[in-house]
Amino acid sequence: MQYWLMKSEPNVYSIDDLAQQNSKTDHWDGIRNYQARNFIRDEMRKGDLAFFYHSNCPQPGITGIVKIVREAYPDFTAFDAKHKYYDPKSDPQQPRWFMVDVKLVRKLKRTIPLLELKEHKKLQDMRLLQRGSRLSILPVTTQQWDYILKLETK
DNA sequence: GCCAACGTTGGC
DNA sequence: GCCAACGTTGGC
Repeated sequence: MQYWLMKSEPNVYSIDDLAQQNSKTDHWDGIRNYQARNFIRDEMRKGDLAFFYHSNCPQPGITGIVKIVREAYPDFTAFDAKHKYYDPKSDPQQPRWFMVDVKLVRKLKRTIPLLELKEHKKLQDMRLLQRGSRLSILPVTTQQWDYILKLETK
């Protein structure tokens, strides 16, 4: 069992978009970075939990919790020439990109802002807070996970 | 909109 | 395999 953080731009796909899906479940498409792909393909397992993070928006931060309900399978948006995530180099016979399915567990009672996370010394080693960290899929340690959840009701 | 920090591409 | 040029991410 591993914890993760998954970034999404709310103007593209927000936590409320996920909440409106059937069974609050959807596929997580559009990962086009090898490190992030390797995480979801090789390490993410069914039952893992992840923070849903809003990026590139007025208040970046952690907004909810999702559960991995289907392990990695080929990202079909890469095969669709009309799709914005189309990648001609990904072949259905040998897919380059993968996706998982996530289910919304719950929204947090409040969004925990990036700015607030930065204030906590206990969190200074988080991958998210490292300088220049642009990965859209990041591992979170158990200690960090528990610590952040305690901030929710502070 | 700016721009720093990355990642990727492709010529050589 | 190097590395300059280019594209992207994402906070601010």
